[in-house]
Amino acid sequence: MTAAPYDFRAIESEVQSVWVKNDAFRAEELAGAEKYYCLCMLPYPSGSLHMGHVRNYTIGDVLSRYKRMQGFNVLQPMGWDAFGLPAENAAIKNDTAPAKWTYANIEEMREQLTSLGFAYDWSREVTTCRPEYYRWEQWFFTQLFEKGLAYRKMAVVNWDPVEQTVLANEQVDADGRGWRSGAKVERREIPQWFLKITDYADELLEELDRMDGWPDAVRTMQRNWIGRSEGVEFDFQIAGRGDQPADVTEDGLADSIRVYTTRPDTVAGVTYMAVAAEHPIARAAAKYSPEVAGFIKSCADAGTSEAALETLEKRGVPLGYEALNPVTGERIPVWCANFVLMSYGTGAVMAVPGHDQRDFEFASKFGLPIKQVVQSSKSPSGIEDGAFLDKQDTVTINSGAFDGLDFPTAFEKTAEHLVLHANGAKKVNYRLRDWGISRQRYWGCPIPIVYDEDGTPHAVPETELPVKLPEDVAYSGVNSPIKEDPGFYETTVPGTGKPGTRETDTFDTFFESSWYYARYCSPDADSMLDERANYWLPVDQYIGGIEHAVLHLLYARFFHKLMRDVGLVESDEPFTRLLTQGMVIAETFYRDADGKPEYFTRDELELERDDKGRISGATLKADGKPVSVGRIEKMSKSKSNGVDPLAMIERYGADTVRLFSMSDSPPHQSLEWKEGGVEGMHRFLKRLWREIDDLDAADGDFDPADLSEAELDLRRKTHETIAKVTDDIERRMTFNTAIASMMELFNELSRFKPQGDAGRAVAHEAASALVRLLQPFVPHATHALWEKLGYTTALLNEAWPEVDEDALKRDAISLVVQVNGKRRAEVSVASDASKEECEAVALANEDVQRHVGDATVRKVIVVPGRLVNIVAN
RNA sequence: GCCCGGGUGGCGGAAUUGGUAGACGCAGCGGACUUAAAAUCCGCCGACGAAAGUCGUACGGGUUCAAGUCCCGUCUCGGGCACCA
Repeated sequence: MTAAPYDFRAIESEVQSVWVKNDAFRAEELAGAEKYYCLCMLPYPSGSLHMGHVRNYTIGDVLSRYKRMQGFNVLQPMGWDAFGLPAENAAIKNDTAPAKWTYANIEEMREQLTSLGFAYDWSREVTTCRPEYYRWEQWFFTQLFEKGLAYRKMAVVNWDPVEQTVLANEQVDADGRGWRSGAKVERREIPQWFLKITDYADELLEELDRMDGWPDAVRTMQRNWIGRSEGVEFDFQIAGRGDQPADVTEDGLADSIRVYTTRPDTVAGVTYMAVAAEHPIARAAAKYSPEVAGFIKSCADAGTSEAALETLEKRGVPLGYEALNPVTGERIPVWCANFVLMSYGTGAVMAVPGHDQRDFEFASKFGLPIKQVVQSSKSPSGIEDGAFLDKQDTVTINSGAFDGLDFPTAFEKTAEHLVLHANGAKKVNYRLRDWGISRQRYWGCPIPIVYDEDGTPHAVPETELPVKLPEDVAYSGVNSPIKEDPGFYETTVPGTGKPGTRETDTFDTFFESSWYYARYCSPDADSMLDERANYWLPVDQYIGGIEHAVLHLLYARFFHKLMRDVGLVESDEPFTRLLTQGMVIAETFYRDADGKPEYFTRDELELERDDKGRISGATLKADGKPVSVGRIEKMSKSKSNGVDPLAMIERYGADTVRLFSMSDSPPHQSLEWKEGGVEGMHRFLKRLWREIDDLDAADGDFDPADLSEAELDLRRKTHETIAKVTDDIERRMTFNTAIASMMELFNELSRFKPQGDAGRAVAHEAASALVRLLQPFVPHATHALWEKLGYTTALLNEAWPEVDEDALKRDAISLVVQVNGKRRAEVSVASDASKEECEAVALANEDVQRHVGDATVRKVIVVPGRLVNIVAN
């Protein structure tokens, strides 16, 4: 008998056409059925699917198909995060309009997703660059504007002085130079739109405690990002410039500098102050001092990213002003420093070099005094080697009236003093800043605002929405085409008919991705959302990259609360469970070319391996000369280490690609793409195909009491596997271990030689369970195998297999026996043996006796079902 | 710089609540089949040791009858840091 070979191409295309014919994945709002909304982060349509997408979407598809077999009414939609910078870059490079490029990419990528067999309801597809989609976020923005939750203020951007344009952080290289011009970027302030996410800071923070379906790491990151702190805001009086009294009127200044601190207990240790370059007092000082003026100017040459600012060499200059320490009354110098930012807090900080490491380093560098005011109450020590940061078991010193106090008392007493004598107030602060949503780019959703002649903003009324982004554009340079198009920006002020100017900035693309999950519920609604949103929401399972742990996932949570507060949704949170998957990585190969690495793809190389099979070297096929073996890194075009999913599907089939992407690592860890591993999974599917074809199995009844030892063993393995795979998918989401245990069952099934009707029935039970367990991972091949097993139903609608508890029972179990914690023997005991019986059997074992020898048994620990540890000396 | 995560055989990883370290797969080695190769099948596979056994989860300490798992410190790799998405 020759089995039909595993022809994955024919199988996959046939099974996919059955799904299309039956419209198998359309989701409807069914009363009575429990809903399950499974969502993967939507892709940016870059042109082709990469392995990161394959991994992400396979996870979602496995969960969707699993839940469907569990009887849930499943929604799994897909769409396109279609606005963004890459389309503009491609447009400038290739001289095509971003819209055309984007729509072509979407067509291509939709086809690629289909070829992987993902169970999407394409009737709900959302494309964020379509006016049908973005008109609703424009409408929503106008609602926020009316409520005062959207407002305009000055904010810092990267300015390229050569290109005369704003740059994204990504477009600024490590040296602070613009990527196209190579010119040093400058910080510049322009007016921009913001959403008041800080109004929701407390709710966003508190809710995190209850979100137990989210990974702890993500919740911790969000907590730290929001950064709630309790402290005191108060004033330092300006004493004057050097010996001179403050001439407040001449300098046009307030007579004080306001600061915020979480450590009022250390105010006595404040030995200087530092203000931002943009602070009014710094500007005033610049009038007297060319040095200060020069310093302020130099502070503008820096990027705007936090990493860039924090790693900057700490520089500063004294302003000549002095301030009065409100606790000690001492005169302390006021400096201007490049690490203080006007946009954070009050734009000024009090410096406590004794108890803050950054202040300590700055003071050491510039010879400023360092004063200790807190010390350990257990082992007091000095601060010669660095700041003393502890707050527990401490006592205040050198603090006059506030000496001898622990942290909470010192905090309270000093705070009281500051409230009374320094215009102080206790204050809760957040690290979280309001969300800046303006982008000076073309390929985004236009902000629906018109400015009148005074520059006052007016929201575009609902009847005039959407404000359409012109799609047929040409670039004259790098600047946004709508900023140079009077046909776009010349308009009239709503309601007045007077001439007005349209806003030419567009929304941050996180704006679109903050509510798309809700639009999938009612994609054709003639309003932002309709009642269907409350049927499906919240999303039961959200899946995407860990890189979105803070920004996207926080903005989406914020947006959901905004939508709730205008009555669009009822739930408080958008995503009940979250799975953050790791990156897909691969080896890199490079040569040094003028100090910069030049990367090569694997196909261009001949690899050498050592006797253990490790890659020991590589040569370029083209010239036969060696190439360096680099690190294993995230797949990317720039490192030439990407593996094309389509090529893999062509060679091995979608089922193999899906199976490998789930088998080799747990989903939250990075996955190394290895062709050998892919071949292993392909081999497994071929064996499975052949084995089930050859299997001497038949559906039928058997009496468990009459089964042989081998038959009982296979049944136990079958049901243990059902239990394990179910738990691995449902609770642990460790798909790699689920696959490993299915392979174990398969190995046992292929060793099993059925004898008689009962044997054939037990084999059939195992095969039937295995095919159903595999369906979420390998939906095409299992669809066909299900028919081979004699069923006429569609596998994807079958019920998930259930565990037969009776099949799991066993008579005897083995116990490991340790002597003083070292494994010495293994003994067999009845599965219901008591602790005493286990102990007796263990002590009677001769290997155990030999190791105990003459020693006295002090203690015996019995861990039921696992081991016995005998402590003897 | 700050926040978060990781580090286990030749490799990816398993060990779920502190209880047998190395499941499953890859690579490698040996064998069967074959004119031969591929494919397939069977076996071996952490280190040292003749064996008994000893050692072994990045490194240094600690807690415990028992530590890959918990605690303290260090090194190192990765993710994020607000205009990449």
